[in-house]
Amino acid sequence: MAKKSAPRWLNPREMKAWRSYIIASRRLLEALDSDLEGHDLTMADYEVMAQLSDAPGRRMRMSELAELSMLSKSRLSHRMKVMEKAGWLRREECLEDRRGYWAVMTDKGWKAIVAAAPSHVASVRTRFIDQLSVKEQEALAGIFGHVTAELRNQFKNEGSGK
Amino acid sequence: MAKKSAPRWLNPREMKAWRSYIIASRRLLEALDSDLEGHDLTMADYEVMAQLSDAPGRRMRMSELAELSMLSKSRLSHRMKVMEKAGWLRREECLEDRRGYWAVMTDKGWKAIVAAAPSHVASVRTRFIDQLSVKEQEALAGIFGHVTAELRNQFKNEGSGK
DNA sequence: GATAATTGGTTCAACTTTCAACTAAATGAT
DNA sequence: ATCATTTAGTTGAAAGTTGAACCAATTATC
Repeated sequence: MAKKSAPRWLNPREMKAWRSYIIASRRLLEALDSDLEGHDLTMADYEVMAQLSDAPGRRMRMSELAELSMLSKSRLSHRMKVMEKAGWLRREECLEDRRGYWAVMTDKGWKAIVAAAPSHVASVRTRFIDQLSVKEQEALAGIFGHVTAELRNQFKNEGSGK
Repeated sequence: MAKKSAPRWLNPREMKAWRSYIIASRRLLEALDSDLEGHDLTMADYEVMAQLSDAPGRRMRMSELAELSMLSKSRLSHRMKVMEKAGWLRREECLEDRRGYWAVMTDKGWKAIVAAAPSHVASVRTRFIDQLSVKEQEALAGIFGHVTAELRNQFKNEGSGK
């Protein structure tokens, strides 16, 4: 990552793209989070709940849940504790692999996510998606799909070489 | 924000736009942050330093700095304490308004940001900007400029009417 | 000019996140 | 079988963040 050559600063167009992106993103995430407050959820917790509610039997192994929600194992573990206390989830020993646990959504948790989802989707729409034309939605998916792929690729190469 | 009508779920195109955007964004920010580790900076601290280094005399009032870096006053106050301890910044009483303080960048801080900037810009490029065509950069700026404007607008209206 | 309201900024306590250390089970190699 | 490695997940302490309460100075109001 360290470069010796003269730094190529961002030109005005690039700078504008970059700045509008981060500024809007921070504001947007902030707004979405605050829209969720009424349901006692953060975006991160919502993501965990949403992933789990999609899983067969509304249960998933901790590791997989962490992976899909893009949380570290440690962080998920801590969040689980609080969501468990709230009665939304419960942990169950895994018989096939006795090191492991299942994260299981409770009835109460299901009700909570079902109650939160419509308003969350509405806020994603009004704050973001509905602001975009179909073309823009497609452009966005293209851009960020590509960015993710490239990040994965870069990460792979950084791991070994250099 | 609470909706009574049947929720309009995201259709596949919308969902793809939304998901690729948040997933890529998380990964991207994560990568950029980790690229900065070598310089003992987070993106947030970098932003503070960058704003300050752009200000006339490399000094700025705390409130303005908080505003521009999109941090709460409280958070900036805490970060200042650690950056001050690192010797990058210093606080100076404000004579014109004796409640206030100036955040002033030290020489050491200037050196630190000058050292960090090229590698940060390089990583913004390779991880993001250079992945985009000119058209895409323009599309991005358009989209997110619009999103910010609309957020501001929504926020204004939410403030008063229900 | 007294006092009420606002503004600039910090602090404390609660909460969240990170990171490294750890336990225990599973897998693999000899 | 034995020992080393890896994998699943938790824990505890340190660091970071939030939000409300706070102090002091400034501005506005009467």
